[in-house]
Amino acid sequence: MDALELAQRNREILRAIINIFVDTGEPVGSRTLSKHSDLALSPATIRNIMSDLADAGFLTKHHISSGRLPTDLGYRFFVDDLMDSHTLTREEQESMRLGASDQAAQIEQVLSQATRVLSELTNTAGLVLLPAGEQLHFKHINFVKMSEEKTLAVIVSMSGVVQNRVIPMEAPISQDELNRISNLLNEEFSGVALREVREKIIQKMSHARDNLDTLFQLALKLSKEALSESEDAQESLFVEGASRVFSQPDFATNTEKLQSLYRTFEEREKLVRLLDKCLESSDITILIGSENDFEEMKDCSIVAQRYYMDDRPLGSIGIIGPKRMRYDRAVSLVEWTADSVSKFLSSEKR
Amino acid sequence: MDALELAQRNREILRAIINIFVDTGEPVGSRTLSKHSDLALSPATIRNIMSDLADAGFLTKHHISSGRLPTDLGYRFFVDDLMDSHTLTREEQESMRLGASDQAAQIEQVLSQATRVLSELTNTAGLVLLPAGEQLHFKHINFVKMSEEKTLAVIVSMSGVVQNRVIPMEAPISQDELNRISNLLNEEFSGVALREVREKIIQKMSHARDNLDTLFQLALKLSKEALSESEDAQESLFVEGASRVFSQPDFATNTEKLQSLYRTFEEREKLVRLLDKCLESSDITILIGSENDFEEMKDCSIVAQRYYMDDRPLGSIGIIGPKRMRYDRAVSLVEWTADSVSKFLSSEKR
DNA sequence: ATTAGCACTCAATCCCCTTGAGTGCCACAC
DNA sequence: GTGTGGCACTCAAGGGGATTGAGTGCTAAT
Repeated sequence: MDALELAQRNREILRAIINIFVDTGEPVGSRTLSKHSDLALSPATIRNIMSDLADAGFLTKHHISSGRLPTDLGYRFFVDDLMDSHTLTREEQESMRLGASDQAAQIEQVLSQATRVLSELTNTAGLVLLPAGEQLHFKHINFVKMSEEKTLAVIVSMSGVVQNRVIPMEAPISQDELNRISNLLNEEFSGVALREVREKIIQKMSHARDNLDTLFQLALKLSKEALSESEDAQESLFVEGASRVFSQPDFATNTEKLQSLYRTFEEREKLVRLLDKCLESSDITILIGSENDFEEMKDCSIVAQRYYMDDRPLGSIGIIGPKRMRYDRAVSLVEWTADSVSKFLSSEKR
Repeated sequence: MDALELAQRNREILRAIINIFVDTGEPVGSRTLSKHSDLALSPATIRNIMSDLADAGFLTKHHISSGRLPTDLGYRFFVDDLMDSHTLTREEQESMRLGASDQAAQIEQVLSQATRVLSELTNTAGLVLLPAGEQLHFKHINFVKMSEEKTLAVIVSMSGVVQNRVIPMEAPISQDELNRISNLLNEEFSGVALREVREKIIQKMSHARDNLDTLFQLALKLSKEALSESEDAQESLFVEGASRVFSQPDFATNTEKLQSLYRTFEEREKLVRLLDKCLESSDITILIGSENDFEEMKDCSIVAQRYYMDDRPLGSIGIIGPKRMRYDRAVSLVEWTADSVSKFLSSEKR
């Protein structure tokens, strides 16, 4: 039998099992289900249906005489076809209200604040990928002379993200000259995507051999260094409320899983990769269990969504929690949060 | 009997017990000790001495018929009076060699790198408090106009730390004017402690009522906003390798302690406070168990030391691990690290 | 098709026993 | 009186049933 053709009654049973399991964390037996659900079916009948659902790959069990629990596929079918959409309560909507009070917030503060609330409301870990690399657009650059050998480049992007980089200097240069270089670049590149700026600089450098303006040449050289892709992208991820995941009964009991899980959280690299993936699609991304390709996180699910500034995707925001989670709430809350953040970030133009 | 008067033999026994316990994690019994130590004493004799040491408050036991283990006081006496100083191996010294290769490193990278190595070598969590607040000295400020209502202030300190802040604007202003303001301030305040800059600004503002140069007044106003003490000091702490602490047998078995411990690590606030405390003394600071005043960390010890740039203390660097740790190694490694970092940061002046 | 009944499975829990490492105290030897 | 051997006692940990309870799968009856 194909998934999509599941008889209505079977679908009801699958939904009921998942709802109960998500609620209690205990495998669901036929007798329990017969009592707790409003389907008037005997345990024996339910057993037969459960057996069918297990054959179809939606259910599994811990051991031969235990109750049933959903497989990754089961959750997937649930999320795609069975789940009711959750309407947020007024309270939930209120908690996400982004400080119209402190309009003066930096983008990092806005995002980490939103993520913290998201983590609280879902009782999972909140994640946010800050704008970086491809997403950044040039706003302003500034060079500060730290010593004879070192200059600090400070790059401000349109989104308000500030990056800085130390550049080793071959020849001494005055702060005055650095200022003039800054001005040159700021006029030239305002609003252009960083990637394009890099390309243009390389272009100009190859054309500028015969250009006698050495200051301009130096400007290009400095900015090339300043804007080179940084390898340490891990800095661009915030994780809030990770302890909420660790204290979920799904993990707290199993020391081994716990260990590898918070090592993964600490490294961040894999989390960055997952959120990066979520950045590719404009739809909300749901990764259930092994759908993310990392063994250590096969008991976790991720729900994430892009956020925007003026219709340009900047990064993604979402949650990671145990596979056994309220997907309906998670989806609604993540969508709502991404939406709120996007609106806040785009509000300047009003 | 007073601690300082402990008979030589008793001191030997205490030292042996602590060394064995630190090594194995198991309470030490009289029979074990009699065999494993080179003191030719019968278990019965050792039992008597142990009993004395327990009366003096240096030893305790888990239950009435278990072996002995050191109390906080026991560790304290050990650290103060009994511990041999550990000489670092060449390897250990090598691993801390700070990238002469990338002289172009930002201060944050240098510190987090050093802390990571420290964490690896001690198998505890590495901590570092970045320069902030009191420790910062003005190098450069720069204002970037983000929109009509918002200006971004970027402050670079002498130590290379970059801070930024959004300032809500009442009246529109051009980027050109902002640049002139930046120049004004940079000439005025180069090298001055941020605290003093704040004071001077307030002074000048009160005197400048009758000054007709409105640009200068605006400059003062903007910089006052930009330099105001930020409340979120937690950003100035790096923690590296926290999972090493969580996986220590001392914690990994006890889920409750584990939970509260990583909640504490996540909050960071208490860690900041402890490291701030270490910043007060020029000596290395060792806090054993309840000596730090936080209940959640009563099974942890902290070893930390200040680091300097040109003889000015900037922040502190150290480790946090289980009380049961190799204090001799920890002390040597922290001292060595703080020293290496200080030398690196001060090297520019050569 | 649905259900009742029955045999079977398995994790969890409790109880009981044993083991072994350890203590404290007392009496004896040097 | 200082050190030691001996002895009774304690307690955590671990192993071996026995019991319980939630659950399944299968078969026969409705």
